Amino acid sequence: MGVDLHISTGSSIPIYRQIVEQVCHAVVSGAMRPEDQLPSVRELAERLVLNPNTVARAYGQLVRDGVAEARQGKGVFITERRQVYSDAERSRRLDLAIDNLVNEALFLGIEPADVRDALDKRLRALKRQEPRNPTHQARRS
Amino acid sequence: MGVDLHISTGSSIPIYRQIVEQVCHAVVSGAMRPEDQLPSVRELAERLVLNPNTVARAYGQLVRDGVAEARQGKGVFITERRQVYSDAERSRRLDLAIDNLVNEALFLGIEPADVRDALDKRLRALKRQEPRNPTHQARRS
Amino acid sequence: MGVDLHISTGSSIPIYRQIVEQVCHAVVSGAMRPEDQLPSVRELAERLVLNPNTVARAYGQLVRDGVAEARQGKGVFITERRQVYSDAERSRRLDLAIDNLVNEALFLGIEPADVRDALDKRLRALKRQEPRNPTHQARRS
Amino acid sequence: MGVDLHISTGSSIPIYRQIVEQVCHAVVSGAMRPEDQLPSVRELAERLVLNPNTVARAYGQLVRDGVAEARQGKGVFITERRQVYSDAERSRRLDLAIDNLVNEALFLGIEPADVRDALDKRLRALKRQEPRNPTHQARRS
DNA sequence: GTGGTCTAGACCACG
DNA sequence: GTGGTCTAGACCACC
Repeated sequence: MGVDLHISTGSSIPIYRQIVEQVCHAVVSGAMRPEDQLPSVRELAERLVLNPNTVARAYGQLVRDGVAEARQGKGVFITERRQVYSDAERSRRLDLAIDNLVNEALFLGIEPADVRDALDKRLRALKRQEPRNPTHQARRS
Repeated sequence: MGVDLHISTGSSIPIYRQIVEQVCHAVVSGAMRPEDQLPSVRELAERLVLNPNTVARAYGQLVRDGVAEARQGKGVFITERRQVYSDAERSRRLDLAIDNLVNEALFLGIEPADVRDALDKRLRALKRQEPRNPTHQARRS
Repeated sequence: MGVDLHISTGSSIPIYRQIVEQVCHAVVSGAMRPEDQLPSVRELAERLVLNPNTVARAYGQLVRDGVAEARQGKGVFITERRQVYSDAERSRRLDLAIDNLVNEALFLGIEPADVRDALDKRLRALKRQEPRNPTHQARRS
Repeated sequence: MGVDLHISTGSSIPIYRQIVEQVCHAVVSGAMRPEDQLPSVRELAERLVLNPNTVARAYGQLVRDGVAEARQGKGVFITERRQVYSDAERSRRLDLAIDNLVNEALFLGIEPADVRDALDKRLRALKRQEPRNPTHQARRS
């Protein structure tokens, strides 16, 4: 059954992006590893009660982002992690993500210092929980 | 010169939200205060080279959010400050936004320290442009 | 009317890729320049007798590749050229393209030396025809 | 060891085409000659860990292309060498393939010299693995 | 008017 | 069985 993906219809985030983000997150956190197979387009579509096209779109995005690769007639598989984007592009995307955060904070009327503290706390939590790869070695099916 | 709004076309954030957020920010930071008048829809549209509909929609949202109120025939005015969201809600939404940022950074393979630096830089840029101390002044009428 | 895109149904290359490649080519050759607007999804779909979704897919790809950007309610525009992919990724993609060429040549029974000569000829033709940017300056609408 | 076919899963080229191309290549280079017998479908499928259907499809294509012929109950054999495509057709197809490569390189912003180098490197790799001089020998039966 | 998302269902290529 | 492409047509957000 791999990883339990779930989507929330009614969110403002498009369904296909929810799938992409959950898979990315699973990969980054080590819950999914290279060579792991994603559920087939049809199966996931059925499980999540979605149109197969929507799932296919998500998978296509993952392939373009270098997170997964499609093997004709076999399925879609997680790939070895690799840096697809240039430094400039990565920094551009980081800036976009930061803009989103800052805008949300401004909108909520949260003080800059509080935003920074919240981020620091989150990053520190990350470091503690994530020696990552080696510890997950046991999780091979 | 009043509020000094600026929008960036080409951002993923809709223009009308940019306006909403900047007004909210101005209110939170004290750059705009209760009873201050917002520029007229027509004037702001002209100044920012926008479709008046876009400005109108932003003002509508501000009114719905309780940040401003429309006075027929007079204009739109900032209302008494009040918390639109509960503290719990604000903190929840901030955490969500932070999760998004952190996930994107992890996906891009960017170091936590670099994320913090980028945010700090962005927040410092904010501070520099904001402290237009309570010497507020409605722009024209 | 911008650039005259045309597709050939019945080719083994998917229609959406044909569009992508033609726009890329137009950009690289200077026939389209930053800020130029692409035909609207609906218009191009009608002109090429395609489903709008197919055109949208092509445009989406261009946006993801950093060749164009979508402005809500305005249209899709060519962006300033920028390096989206990392060196490793670019070399990976070049290798894929070279594999395709070599495989076709093997299939056709063409000698390696002849492949190299044909490529050299093509590259030399490029250099001659393409001082590129400055000479196109006049072509602003 | 006969033909020494190898396939690379994960390539964008379908497996069955890889087989077709490698056999064509072997014929062109003299590694296989008229009357040589190809490995049986079952054997090759087993050796390459493929679905027998895939091998059968490749052999079918070779027969359709006139490169090989099936002899009922005996096996599949290389036929007398003959040009499947006219010179003009071959040159046209080569030019198309070269255009694809050059377009991709331009899009990626790769220097012509680097394209040539990459191709040279690839062709040299080919030559090294090919010259299994006319000491041909059908593998088993 | 613009693009973005989603559904429904068809057909093809590949294994 | 798998994924890939395309069509048709709906609904939404934004300008």
